[in-house]
Amino acid sequence: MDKKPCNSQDVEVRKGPWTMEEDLILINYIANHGEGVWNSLARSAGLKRTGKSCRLRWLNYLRPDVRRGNITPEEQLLIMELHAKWGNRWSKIAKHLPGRTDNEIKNFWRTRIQKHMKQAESTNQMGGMSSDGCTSNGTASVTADHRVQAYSPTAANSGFAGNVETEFHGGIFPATESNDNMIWSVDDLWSMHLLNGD
DNA sequence: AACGTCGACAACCGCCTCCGA
DNA sequence: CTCGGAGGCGGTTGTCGACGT
Repeated sequence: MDKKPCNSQDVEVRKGPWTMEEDLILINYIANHGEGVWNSLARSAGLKRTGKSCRLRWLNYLRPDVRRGNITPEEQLLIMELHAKWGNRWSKIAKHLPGRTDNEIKNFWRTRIQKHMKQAESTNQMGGMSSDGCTSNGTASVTADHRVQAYSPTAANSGFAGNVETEFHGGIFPATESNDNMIWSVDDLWSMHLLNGD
Protein backbone atom coordinates (compact mmCIF):
# COMPACT_ATOMS: atom_id res chain seq x y z
CA MET A 1 0.00 0.00 0.00
CA ASP A 2 2.94 2.23 0.43
CA LYS A 3 4.22 4.47 -2.21
CA LYS A 4 7.34 3.39 -3.88
CA PRO A 5 10.32 5.53 -3.11
CA CYS A 6 10.60 6.39 -6.70
CA ASN A 7 11.80 9.62 -8.14
CA SER A 8 9.85 9.73 -11.33
CA GLN A 9 6.41 11.07 -10.55
CA ASP A 10 4.62 9.44 -13.43
CA VAL A 11 5.47 5.92 -12.33
CA GLU A 12 4.11 6.37 -8.86
CA VAL A 13 0.71 4.70 -8.67
CA ARG A 14 -1.19 4.33 -5.45
CA LYS A 15 -3.15 1.19 -4.68
CA GLY A 16 -5.29 0.02 -1.85
CA PRO A 17 -8.01 1.77 0.06
CA TRP A 18 -8.89 5.29 -0.91
CA THR A 19 -8.22 8.06 1.55
CA MET A 20 -10.63 10.83 2.38
CA GLU A 21 -8.42 13.32 0.60
CA GLU A 22 -8.44 11.29 -2.56
CA ASP A 23 -12.19 10.96 -2.43
CA LEU A 24 -12.58 14.69 -2.00
CA ILE A 25 -10.24 15.43 -4.85
CA LEU A 26 -12.13 13.11 -7.13
CA ILE A 27 -15.52 14.45 -6.13
CA ASN A 28 -14.39 18.01 -6.53
CA TYR A 29 -12.81 17.39 -9.86
CA ILE A 30 -15.79 15.60 -11.32
CA ALA A 31 -18.16 18.18 -9.93
CA ASN A 32 -16.21 20.88 -11.69
CA HIS A 33 -15.24 19.15 -14.90
CA GLY A 34 -17.55 16.21 -15.18
CA GLU A 35 -16.57 12.71 -16.07
CA GLY A 36 -14.28 12.37 -18.98
CA VAL A 37 -11.37 10.27 -20.06
CA TRP A 38 -10.53 8.61 -16.81
CA ASN A 39 -6.81 8.33 -17.32
CA SER A 40 -6.37 11.99 -18.02
CA LEU A 41 -8.89 12.82 -15.34
CA ALA A 42 -6.78 11.01 -12.79
CA ARG A 43 -3.71 12.85 -13.95
CA SER A 44 -5.34 16.25 -14.14
CA ALA A 45 -6.90 15.88 -10.73
CA GLY A 46 -3.51 15.07 -9.30
CA LEU A 47 -4.54 11.63 -8.17
CA LYS A 48 -1.86 9.02 -8.20
CA ARG A 49 -4.34 6.41 -9.25
CA THR A 50 -5.09 4.67 -12.48
CA GLY A 51 -8.04 5.82 -14.48
CA LYS A 52 -9.66 2.50 -13.87
CA SER A 53 -9.30 2.85 -10.16
CA CYS A 54 -10.86 6.33 -10.25
CA ARG A 55 -13.73 5.13 -12.38
CA LEU A 56 -14.40 2.23 -10.07
CA ARG A 57 -14.28 4.38 -7.00
CA TRP A 58 -16.63 6.92 -8.53
CA LEU A 59 -19.13 4.43 -9.88
CA ASN A 60 -19.23 2.15 -6.88
CA TYR A 61 -18.91 4.54 -4.04
CA LEU A 62 -18.76 8.26 -4.63
CA ARG A 63 -21.51 8.87 -7.14
CA PRO A 64 -24.28 10.88 -5.45
CA ASP A 65 -27.01 8.57 -6.65
CA VAL A 66 -25.41 5.45 -5.29
CA ARG A 67 -27.72 3.92 -2.75
CA ARG A 68 -26.07 1.94 -0.02
CA GLY A 69 -27.35 -0.25 2.73
CA ASN A 70 -29.35 -3.41 2.89
CA ILE A 71 -30.81 -4.87 -0.23
CA THR A 72 -34.56 -4.92 0.18
CA PRO A 73 -36.56 -8.10 -0.33
CA GLU A 74 -38.03 -6.58 -3.45
CA GLU A 75 -34.56 -5.97 -4.78
CA GLN A 76 -33.51 -9.47 -3.87
CA LEU A 77 -36.39 -10.85 -5.79
CA LEU A 78 -35.62 -8.69 -8.77
CA ILE A 79 -31.98 -9.67 -8.66
CA MET A 80 -32.87 -13.31 -8.62
CA GLU A 81 -35.32 -12.99 -11.46
CA LEU A 82 -32.86 -11.07 -13.58
CA HIS A 83 -30.05 -13.42 -12.71
CA ALA A 84 -32.20 -16.36 -13.71
CA LYS A 85 -32.77 -14.57 -17.00
CA TRP A 86 -29.31 -13.27 -17.76
CA GLY A 87 -26.88 -15.06 -15.51
CA ASN A 88 -23.86 -13.14 -14.26
CA ARG A 89 -24.53 -10.01 -16.30
CA TRP A 90 -24.16 -7.86 -13.23
CA SER A 91 -24.01 -4.54 -14.96
CA LYS A 92 -27.11 -5.40 -16.91
CA ILE A 93 -28.88 -6.41 -13.74
CA ALA A 94 -27.66 -3.29 -11.99
CA LYS A 95 -29.31 -1.11 -14.62
CA HIS A 96 -32.64 -2.37 -13.41
CA LEU A 97 -31.86 -1.52 -9.80
CA PRO A 98 -31.51 2.23 -9.55
CA GLY A 99 -28.75 3.28 -7.22
CA ARG A 100 -27.22 -0.15 -7.03
CA THR A 101 -23.89 -0.94 -8.59
CA ASP A 102 -22.86 -4.07 -10.37
CA ASN A 103 -20.17 -4.61 -7.78
CA GLU A 104 -22.64 -4.41 -4.96
CA ILE A 105 -25.04 -6.81 -6.61
CA LYS A 106 -22.23 -9.17 -7.44
CA ASN A 107 -21.01 -9.17 -3.85
CA PHE A 108 -24.52 -9.59 -2.55
CA TRP A 109 -25.07 -12.54 -4.79
CA ARG A 110 -21.83 -14.25 -3.93
CA THR A 111 -21.90 -13.70 -0.20
CA ARG A 112 -25.53 -14.31 0.51
CA ILE A 113 -27.66 -15.80 -2.20
CA GLN A 114 -25.06 -18.30 -3.34
CA LYS A 115 -24.59 -19.45 0.20
CA HIS A 116 -28.29 -19.94 0.71
CA MET A 117 -28.56 -21.70 -2.61
CA LYS A 118 -25.90 -24.15 -1.51
CA GLN A 119 -27.69 -24.74 1.73
CA ALA A 120 -30.95 -25.21 -0.08
CA GLU A 121 -29.36 -27.58 -2.53
CA SER A 122 -27.79 -29.72 0.15
CA THR A 123 -31.11 -29.79 1.95
CA ASN A 124 -32.79 -30.86 -1.23
CA GLN A 125 -30.23 -33.52 -1.85
CA MET A 126 -30.69 -34.94 1.57
CA GLY A 127 -34.42 -34.70 1.47
CA GLY A 128 -34.94 -36.23 -1.91
CA MET A 129 -33.24 -34.26 -4.64
CA SER A 130 -34.41 -31.21 -6.45
CA SER A 131 -38.03 -30.37 -6.54
CA ASP A 132 -38.04 -28.81 -9.95
CA GLY A 133 -34.87 -29.81 -11.63
CA CYS A 134 -32.58 -27.06 -10.53
CA THR A 135 -29.40 -28.72 -11.62
CA SER A 136 -27.92 -26.27 -14.05
CA ASN A 137 -24.57 -24.86 -13.17
CA GLY A 138 -24.34 -21.23 -12.24
CA THR A 139 -26.94 -19.58 -14.40
CA ALA A 140 -29.90 -20.49 -12.34
CA SER A 141 -32.79 -22.16 -13.95
CA VAL A 142 -34.89 -22.17 -10.86
CA THR A 143 -37.77 -19.86 -10.36
CA ALA A 144 -37.08 -16.91 -8.18
CA ASP A 145 -39.74 -17.50 -5.57
CA HIS A 146 -38.45 -20.98 -5.04
CA ARG A 147 -35.17 -19.51 -3.93
CA VAL A 148 -36.76 -16.93 -1.75
CA GLN A 149 -38.34 -19.66 0.22
CA ALA A 150 -35.08 -21.46 0.39
CA TYR A 151 -33.14 -18.68 1.97
CA SER A 152 -35.48 -16.22 3.53
CA PRO A 153 -35.38 -17.48 7.09
CA THR A 154 -31.70 -16.81 7.39
CA ALA A 155 -32.08 -13.67 5.43
CA ALA A 156 -34.46 -12.34 8.02
CA ASN A 157 -31.89 -13.14 10.64
CA SER A 158 -29.22 -11.16 8.95
CA GLY A 159 -31.41 -8.12 8.78
CA PHE A 160 -32.88 -8.22 5.34
CA ALA A 161 -36.53 -7.90 6.04
CA GLY A 162 -36.21 -5.95 9.18
CA ASN A 163 -34.55 -2.98 7.65
CA VAL A 164 -36.76 -2.30 4.73
CA GLU A 165 -38.36 0.63 6.38
CA THR A 166 -35.25 2.34 7.54
CA GLU A 167 -33.78 1.81 4.15
CA PHE A 168 -35.33 4.61 2.17
CA HIS A 169 -36.09 7.22 4.70
CA GLY A 170 -32.92 9.10 4.21
CA GLY A 171 -33.13 9.29 0.48
CA ILE A 172 -29.75 8.13 -0.54
CA PHE A 173 -28.72 6.21 2.53
CA PRO A 174 -28.78 6.88 6.20
CA ALA A 175 -25.04 6.75 6.86
CA THR A 176 -25.85 4.89 9.96
CA GLU A 177 -22.64 3.88 11.52
CA SER A 178 -20.13 6.38 10.48
CA ASN A 179 -20.42 9.84 11.88
CA ASP A 180 -19.71 9.22 15.50
CA ASN A 181 -16.37 7.68 15.01
CA MET A 182 -13.61 8.71 12.71
CA ILE A 183 -15.19 7.06 9.75
CA TRP A 184 -16.59 9.32 7.09
CA SER A 185 -19.48 8.58 4.83
CA VAL A 186 -20.10 9.63 1.29
CA ASP A 187 -22.64 12.05 2.67
CA ASP A 188 -19.88 13.65 4.65
CA LEU A 189 -17.71 13.91 1.62
CA TRP A 190 -20.43 15.52 -0.41
CA SER A 191 -21.28 17.99 2.29
CA MET A 192 -17.63 18.82 2.58
CA HIS A 193 -17.50 19.28 -1.12
CA LEU A 194 -20.44 21.64 -0.95
CA LEU A 195 -18.79 23.57 1.83
CA ASN A 196 -15.64 23.87 -0.12
CA GLY A 197 -17.55 25.31 -3.00
CA ASP A 198 -16.59 24.89 -6.56
C1' DA B 1 -10.41 -12.15 27.92
C1' DA B 2 -8.26 -14.18 24.05
C1' DC B 3 -8.45 -16.72 19.85
C1' DG B 4 -10.42 -18.52 15.83
C1' DT B 5 -13.91 -18.48 12.25
C1' DC B 6 -17.18 -16.47 9.18
C1' DG B 7 -19.41 -12.94 6.59
C1' DA B 8 -19.53 -8.58 4.14
C1' DC B 9 -17.48 -5.23 1.48
C1' DA B 10 -13.96 -2.62 -1.14
C1' DA B 11 -10.60 -2.85 -4.42
C1' DC B 12 -7.59 -4.98 -7.95
C1' DC B 13 -6.67 -7.83 -12.03
C1' DG B 14 -7.21 -9.68 -16.47
C1' DC B 15 -9.92 -10.11 -20.51
C1' DC B 16 -12.98 -8.39 -24.01
C1' DT B 17 -15.05 -4.86 -26.84
C1' DC B 18 -15.34 -0.47 -28.97
C1' DC B 19 -13.60 3.63 -31.10
C1' DG B 20 -10.39 6.66 -33.20
C1' DA B 21 -5.94 7.42 -35.58
C1' DC C 1 -7.66 -2.61 -42.71
C1' DT C 2 -4.76 -2.64 -38.66
C1' DC C 3 -3.12 -1.06 -34.28
C1' DG C 4 -3.34 1.09 -29.91
C1' DG C 5 -5.77 3.13 -26.15
C1' DA C 6 -9.62 3.52 -23.10
C1' DG C 7 -13.64 1.84 -21.03
C1' DG C 8 -16.50 -1.82 -19.31
C1' DC C 9 -17.27 -6.19 -17.19
C1' DG C 10 -16.81 -10.28 -14.46
C1' DG C 11 -13.93 -12.86 -11.37
C1' DT C 12 -11.01 -12.98 -7.49
C1' DT C 13 -8.55 -11.48 -3.46
C1' DG C 14 -7.57 -8.86 0.77
C1' DT C 15 -9.12 -6.58 4.81
C1' DC C 16 -12.04 -5.55 8.59
C1' DG C 17 -15.55 -6.31 11.87
C1' DA C 18 -18.82 -9.32 14.26
C1' DC C 19 -19.76 -13.48 16.48
C1' DG C 20 -18.98 -17.82 18.70
C1' DT C 21 -16.10 -20.91 21.43
